[in-house]
Amino acid sequence: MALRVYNTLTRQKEAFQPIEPGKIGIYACGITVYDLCHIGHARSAIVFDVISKYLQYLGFEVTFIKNFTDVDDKIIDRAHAEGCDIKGITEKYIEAHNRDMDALGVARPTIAPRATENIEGMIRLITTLFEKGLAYDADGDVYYAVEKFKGYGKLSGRNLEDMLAGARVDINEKKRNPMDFALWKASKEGEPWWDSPWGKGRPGWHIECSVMSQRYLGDTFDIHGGGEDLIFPHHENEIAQSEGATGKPLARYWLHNGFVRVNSEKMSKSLGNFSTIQDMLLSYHPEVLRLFVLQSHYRSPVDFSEGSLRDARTGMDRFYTALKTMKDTLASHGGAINEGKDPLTEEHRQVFEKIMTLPERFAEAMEDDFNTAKAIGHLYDAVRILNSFMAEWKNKPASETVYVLVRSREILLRTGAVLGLFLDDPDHYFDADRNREVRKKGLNVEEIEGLVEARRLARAQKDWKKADEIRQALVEKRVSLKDTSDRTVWKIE
RNA sequence: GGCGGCAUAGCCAAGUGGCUAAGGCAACGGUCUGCAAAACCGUUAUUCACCGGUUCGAAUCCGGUUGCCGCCUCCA
Repeated sequence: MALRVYNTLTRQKEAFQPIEPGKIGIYACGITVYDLCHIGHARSAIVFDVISKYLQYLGFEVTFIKNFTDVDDKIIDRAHAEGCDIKGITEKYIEAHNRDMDALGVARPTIAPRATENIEGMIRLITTLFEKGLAYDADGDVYYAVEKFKGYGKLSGRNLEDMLAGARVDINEKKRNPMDFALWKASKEGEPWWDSPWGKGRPGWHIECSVMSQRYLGDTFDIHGGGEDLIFPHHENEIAQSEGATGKPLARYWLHNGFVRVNSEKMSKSLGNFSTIQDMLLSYHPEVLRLFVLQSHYRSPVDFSEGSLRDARTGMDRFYTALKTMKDTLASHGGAINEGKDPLTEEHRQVFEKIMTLPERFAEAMEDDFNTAKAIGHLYDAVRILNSFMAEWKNKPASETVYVLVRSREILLRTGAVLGLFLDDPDHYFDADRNREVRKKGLNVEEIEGLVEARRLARAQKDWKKADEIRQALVEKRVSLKDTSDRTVWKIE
């Protein structure tokens, strides 16, 4: 294994070495729970899910921590707007988030801690920062004195002078340096608060991650991840807090995923150009979303559009068509597996050997900074080889054929599973896809099936003209037909 | 203004010094099919935004130009 990862801290790919052999700790910044998750959140979640799954596939025991920020200005605003307390908001959106992630096939983290469950730890950490001379109290607000931390700016690649030059920070007379950031905020009227040595208040945004990562993963852990917008200020500030307190590096490798864009602009709440995961799942199979995300490298920006999702759907259909053909071929030949006792024919052996190289090529792509796009290219290669093989052999049952298909399918499914793909049953995949499309386009299933049956009768009587007219009528409803030896299946384009 | 990233075929997208520039979508031709669809076979970038440089050799390294994007404020 020669895993190499791009480390934002050093701006280059590095050989990956876990701190403790066989074990890996990952901390990924979660979301602030005040609204539904959109495709951008989905990308980040899918990327780190795949990283975690791949590391487990390599045999590592992975501890994956992803937090919920459940106290913050936006949550408070939302609670005021809806006339409830913050828990009324956070519970609702944590639940929605979990539903979305489950639907996307994103594994639940080992632990999903919440900021509000870690207030004591934050107070302890802030106290330590006071002791180190890195924090100061200003009328109940507590700030971090960035000038006192010599490494400030090392992650984002800038220094304090650069930051001040273009600073767009609020003028705040309480701060000694405009770049100082809040560790603790005095609560205003109507805001949630906790008691602290500095009065009633609530935590600043960054302190929670320093506390929770240390609590569950220790002073120094392997991988810290998040969207690239978190590099500054959030992750920079986490480093200042954690390393300022412990004197040890916070994380060995910093991984950041690129954004989802819409018309070349960042997808975000503030621009209002977002699509929620919930909405997308009404129109597409979750694995289509995963394929869409994983077809680009995780650090590149990816442009979201209806067209690019349709393309991903077509690609996913290609995979499931192959899996369906394999399933049907095996079902029709049930049982007779040649367990390698009889020698394979030359053609069988050649196909089998090509498929056997898939895990190796897959690993080669993945260990180069998780190159899922390349890995998917290898999956398509395997599918083409298998389709070709089946086209040649499916009507000539042979125990070697069954053997090759059974083993090949295992390999395909095992590698696909690392990406969270091919987990559905092919028949279920196509049924669900058809149901989604029918609902979306408001089509009438009985009417379609009636036409399909009418065409079947016409074909049985070799009335090709009538059969083609019916098919043309269906095509106008975007229904496409596929005649197999015993029946006709239809799908929506 | 400061810092950083990107530019590869009609579209999406791998590739970061050296075999014929992955793969997907789309298109076209062929096989199969009553005809289609799916599948398979074949075709589609002598060229990697542009200009210059380094090198025996560059899409890949260096300098410049143009265009796009991100961060510097909450943000995955």
